[in-house]
Amino acid sequence: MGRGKIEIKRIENASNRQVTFSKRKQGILKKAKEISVLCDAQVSLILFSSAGKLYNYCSPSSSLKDILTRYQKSSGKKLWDARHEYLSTELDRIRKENENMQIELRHFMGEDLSSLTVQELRALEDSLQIGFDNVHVKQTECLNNDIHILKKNERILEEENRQMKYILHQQEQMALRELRDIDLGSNNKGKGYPSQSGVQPFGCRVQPIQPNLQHNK
Amino acid sequence: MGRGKIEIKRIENASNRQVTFSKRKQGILKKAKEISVLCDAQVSLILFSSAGKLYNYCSPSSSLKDILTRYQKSSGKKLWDARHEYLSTELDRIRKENENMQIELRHFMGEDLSSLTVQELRALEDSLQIGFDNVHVKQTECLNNDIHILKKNERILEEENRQMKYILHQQEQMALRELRDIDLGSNNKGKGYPSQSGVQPFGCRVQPIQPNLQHNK
DNA sequence: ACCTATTGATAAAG
DNA sequence: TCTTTATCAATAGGT
Repeated sequence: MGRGKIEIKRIENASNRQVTFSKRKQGILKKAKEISVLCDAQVSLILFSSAGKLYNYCSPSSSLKDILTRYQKSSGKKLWDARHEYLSTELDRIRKENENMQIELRHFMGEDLSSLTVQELRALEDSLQIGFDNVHVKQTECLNNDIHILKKNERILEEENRQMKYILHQQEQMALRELRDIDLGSNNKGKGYPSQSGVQPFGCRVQPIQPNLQHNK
Repeated sequence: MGRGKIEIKRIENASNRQVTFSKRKQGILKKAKEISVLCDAQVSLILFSSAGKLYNYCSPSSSLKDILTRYQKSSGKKLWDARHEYLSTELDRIRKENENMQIELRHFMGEDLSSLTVQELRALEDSLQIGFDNVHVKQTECLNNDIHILKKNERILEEENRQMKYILHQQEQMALRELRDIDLGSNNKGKGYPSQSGVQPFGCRVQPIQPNLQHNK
């Protein structure tokens, strides 16, 4: 239908091909609409031009998804179900695995043991024994470490204590001497003591916080 | 195109509608083929007649699935990806759950304990203790049951033994008497013993298999 | 995009 | 459903 018939084979001239696509695309879209309206048919038409541009038509009051769902049911062919199947299978597999692990966990907690044979019970008992022992060893390790830290802190605090006692003793001595001097005569004021080489009453040399103390987590 | 043009609206006469569908279906399928060949286009056409019958065309060297995948990419619309996403998410969630349970199981077996705090170790130890105790109780129960069955079987076998001894003793006595009679005179044959009230040599009264024996699983 | 000669599609009837 | 045929629609090639 045109100025001479054409052979139905790929149009080599790209420009002509594009023009023909454009015309026929319009035509086929119109036909799709017409058949869907005239004949009350569900229609889906998807076109990709050789340039990769997308055109599509879908009969009114139905989505492409609906049509494709219907297509799958009607043809028995799988479009997206194939991909879904893998995921579904995998999901089922892992769910089952999950369930088994839950049962195993319950067994480890000493629940639901009725289904086990004597052999299985014995194996479970052994496993629990080993687990308990391992945990206990680890636990002991941790506690030993804690004790080690506590002892170290104790030593540090003791040393600190000793220093503070010494300082307090010195301050006490100083205070006594001062009192005695005041009692001897209150007239020799103005001649103060030479600075007591770093020992000040309630001075700042003893840090209130010991930064060397360790703490366990 | 026909003996008079028609309005593009639903054909009310069902028979006419069916005929028109048939003709136009042929036409549109031809058009779809032509445009795909002439213009090197990817085409998918799906038709459902009002009677629900499916017809479809898909351009050569590509499947409907391919075209739909391309459609999704090109249009950004989701056909199956929505469900796909749900399954993927669910799969991820369950995989994570799985992993956690595996870690928990390893903890119960006393492995990979380094990541645990002292508190967690203590809780785990308690849990293992409880589990162990429960399993042990169950185990003991089973063993007691086994012992019970064994004792019962023992009693049955002892009883059986007693019976057999008695029978053997009787048979021995009988054989001795017979020997004595033969020694006294071998002429009084023909006058046999009156039937020995059910005690026959190697008779069938002692059942070889004791059906009352029980066996543990 | 538009034009138009020509082919193609199809409505109605058999 | 298939064929026929008159008629309308689509479109190839040119502008």
